[in-house]
Amino acid sequence: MRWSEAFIPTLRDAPADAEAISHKLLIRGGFIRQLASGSYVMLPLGQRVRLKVGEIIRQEINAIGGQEMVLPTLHPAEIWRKSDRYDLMGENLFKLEDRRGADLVLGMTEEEIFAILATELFSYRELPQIWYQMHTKFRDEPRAKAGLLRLREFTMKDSYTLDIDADGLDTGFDKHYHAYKRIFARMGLDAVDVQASSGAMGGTVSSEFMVRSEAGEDWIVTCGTCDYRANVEKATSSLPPVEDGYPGELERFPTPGLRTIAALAEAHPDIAAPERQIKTLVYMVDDVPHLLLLRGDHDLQEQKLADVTAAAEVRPGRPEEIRELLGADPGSLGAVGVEGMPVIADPALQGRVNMTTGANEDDWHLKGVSVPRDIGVTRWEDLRSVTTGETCIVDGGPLDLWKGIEVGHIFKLGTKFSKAFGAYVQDEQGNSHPVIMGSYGIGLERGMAAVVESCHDDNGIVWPVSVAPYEVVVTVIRPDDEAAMAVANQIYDEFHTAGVDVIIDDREERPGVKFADAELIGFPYRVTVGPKGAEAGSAEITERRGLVKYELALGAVVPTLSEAIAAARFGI
RNA sequence: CGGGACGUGGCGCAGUUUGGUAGCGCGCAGCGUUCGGGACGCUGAGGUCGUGGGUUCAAAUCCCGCCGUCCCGACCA
Repeated sequence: MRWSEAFIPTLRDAPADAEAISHKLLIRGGFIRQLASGSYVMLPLGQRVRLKVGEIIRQEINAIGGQEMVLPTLHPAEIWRKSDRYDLMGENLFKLEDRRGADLVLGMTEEEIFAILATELFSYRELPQIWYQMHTKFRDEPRAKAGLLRLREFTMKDSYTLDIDADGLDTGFDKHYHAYKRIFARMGLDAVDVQASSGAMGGTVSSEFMVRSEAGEDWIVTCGTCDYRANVEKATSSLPPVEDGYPGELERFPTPGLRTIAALAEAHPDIAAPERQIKTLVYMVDDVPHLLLLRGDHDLQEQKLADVTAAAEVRPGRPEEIRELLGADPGSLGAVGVEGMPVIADPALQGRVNMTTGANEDDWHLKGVSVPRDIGVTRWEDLRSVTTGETCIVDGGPLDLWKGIEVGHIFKLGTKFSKAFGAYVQDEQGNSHPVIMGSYGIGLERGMAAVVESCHDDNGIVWPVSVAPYEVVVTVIRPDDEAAMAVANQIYDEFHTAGVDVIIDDREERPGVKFADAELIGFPYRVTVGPKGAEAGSAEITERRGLVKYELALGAVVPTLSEAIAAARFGI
């Protein structure tokens, strides 16, 4: 490509309120333009990166036996009703009507359609299968944000494994795990897999691949001394034991105006330190009121609640609902004597005595509460959020809490969709079994953004060779100088012949502009050719990473760089 | 959805408090000089001030509605 003929609208000013660095750099570098909230144009440079990311994924999924197809994005709503996800996905699912008034949805993932295809399988002999596509997904995100990191319309590689038994699923899952490791390594991403909640996808086991970044939206817990790592939605930790003393008598005491854990602890430090309090929350779990009990200094992890209750929606009770149920306002709530409502308690409260909690009467609390004696716990479930300073549940090591970008997610789904759509196969004995599915996703645009988040410096993006829009830019100083231009053209042609992705910057611009643009965009190698070099028979090479410069004889430029690039194409 | 902010040439912004008919930087076009680290001079093009209504002699500016965008909290690739 000749830069003078290309559509590369680099910008020097990005919106001041753009938050993520990748957002700014992708706009400034001329990779993307925004059309609306959560929907972006891929300019030529952006599309080249996206294609390279897609090709890496394609190669690795093909390598584990994946077969690519393309499925429609426009689905009859009926299909989503059949899998029960029409309502479950809630507002995130784009819903529309055609001219005849038929309900349609825009696909946000494709388990349904692949399960329908799986009804064409009849025998265990046809399994296992790995099917995938790379296509547009639509999600009516409550809040699209940070450029490509969270879109309403994006490209996802979604693959699905089909097996007759759990062992087969394990194998398919494992293949994807390793394929994903290779994909992210090839993209230049340092992605680690963590235990995750399956959320609305259903299913049992799931792992997320996370890239450490301040722009990330997830909190990840990792152990410093073992390989325990998990999303906080799933993570747990070990706690130092609390000494309770001898069980005391249950007793009401007045606490006028004390409505928070902290206020109560300050007023009654002897009996109501935060870890001596029982935090009582009212939550609506699919509109059924539940009482949740946590230690006073612990916070609820809502996803855990949703997971253990298998609920589609959990939300805090509204003040008026709470008053009707318990007869008091938040700040004076407790579970002592409450009947007719499920009580889910966090194990950190197990066996605790001499606790303090609300009396379900405004401005009154109870002390001397014994959890086993005074509270009817329906279920014990891990509900609390892990925080800094706690230690690893496996080996007691120190826990690190960090923010990450979720670049991939792999699920063991099970038989939910195959049962819903009637995808059954017969085993050797002739018995019918629902196909066991796994599902595996990577967002291409988010992957691009994650690369930029982790590969940039003050001058711009530093693309890894594997996903760079062009691997080399030949920068011509004084394109009006015939000798320089001739040398540059020759090098450009030789790169082409050598199979290198090359662009020649033949614009009538001053050198400083060209250098700055090349660095902003982030081409891995710059070959600078000017009148002086043309005469001396040499060119200057600049590696984008670290901006390392060196001279090469003209004849050595293409062979040397082609070799370096070929070696770097497959990532680390 | 809750909270905060914003919408003015292609891009980034000022002007709004205190109404008087729109300005700055970058970019763009022409000419000239310059040019191995974001050059300069001269000339010029380009704006229904998001949108609808209201107040007023007069609205970018004040009032109301709507639309859109961003940022902070609950969801996901």
